Amino acid sequence: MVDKGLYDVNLNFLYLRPMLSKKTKYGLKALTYLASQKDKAPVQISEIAKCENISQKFLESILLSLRKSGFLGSKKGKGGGYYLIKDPNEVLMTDVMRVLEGPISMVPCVSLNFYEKCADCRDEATCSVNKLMLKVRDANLEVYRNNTLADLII
Amino acid sequence: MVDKGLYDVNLNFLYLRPMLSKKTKYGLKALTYLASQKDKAPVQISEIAKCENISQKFLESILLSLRKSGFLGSKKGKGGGYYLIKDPNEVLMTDVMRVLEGPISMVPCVSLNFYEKCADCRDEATCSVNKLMLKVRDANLEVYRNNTLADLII
DNA sequence: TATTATCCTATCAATTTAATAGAGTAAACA
DNA sequence: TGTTTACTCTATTAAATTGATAGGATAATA
Repeated sequence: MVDKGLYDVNLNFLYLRPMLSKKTKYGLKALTYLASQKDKAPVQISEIAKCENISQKFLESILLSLRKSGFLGSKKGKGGGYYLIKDPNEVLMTDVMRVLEGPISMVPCVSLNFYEKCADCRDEATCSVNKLMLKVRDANLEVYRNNTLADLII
Repeated sequence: MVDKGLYDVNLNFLYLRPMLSKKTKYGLKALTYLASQKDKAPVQISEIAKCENISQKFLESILLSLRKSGFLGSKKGKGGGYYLIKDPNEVLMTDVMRVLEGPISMVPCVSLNFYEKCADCRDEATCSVNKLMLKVRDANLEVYRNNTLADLII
């Protein structure tokens, strides 16, 4: 059953605000593409870009950052490309999301890895936003911790 | 136990990207402030702004949108202000978040209320992003459905 | 040595956010 | 009736971010 919104208004966006960045979206697709390969042979950026409908130049920078953060290996020259370093079963979504999208928490004051006090908040202990976002963080963490790259295939 | 990030990099942000907008943050604080009042007498924007450390002009526009979406009532002139229309127990976070922050889903292709096909996706059924974001949506929905404004107080 | 494909830096337009300014409107009250 | 109060509305703004593109440097292969 659909939980229909009670109020109209908010005509100002019709999904003008996709909260997941294209960077993350493309990164996830690329990782999945590599995880779906039969062997571990390097795959060229151009192949991934074409098959997944991604701007090649943009994808270049994303794969580069995935390599620098330890998810991918690369090989230059002919026959080169990118390949997964670990088994898809061992690639946790928590780690992938933190590298691609950034902190999992929606506010710094509930972040495990990137904690910061909110500059404008008087008291964290009685802050309603803190209270709600803590629950949201835990719910998201639960999902990301229980999903690996292997779970995204097919 | 803290789930420490395995990889460094991503030096480029130290929470430069708080995913929760200030609009939502301020809106939640204002709603909580009103819900904490003893009686249902109107509270002035200026009082909320001062007590919650919020830019008054910005708060004006937020409260206005909360009124237009049916959460608040208002009264002009002396002794005027904003007041909650419903009992805090009946104000679901799903509804509040949709008005303040927008769709709960991180991608349009998994949105209940704002569904849209992703322009760049070939096949939703086999899309890894769709698969993951569906789980994330459900987890978030679970939190927002099980929390009312009353749950945010103290 | 020529070719291939990753690596790196720089730039760009478009969008969004958060904040501010200022005038308009309606209610209360003396 | 007229003044004060406080919400209502429109417009503008700076700053930041996103997504995309260009061009050349580097390294590996044949």
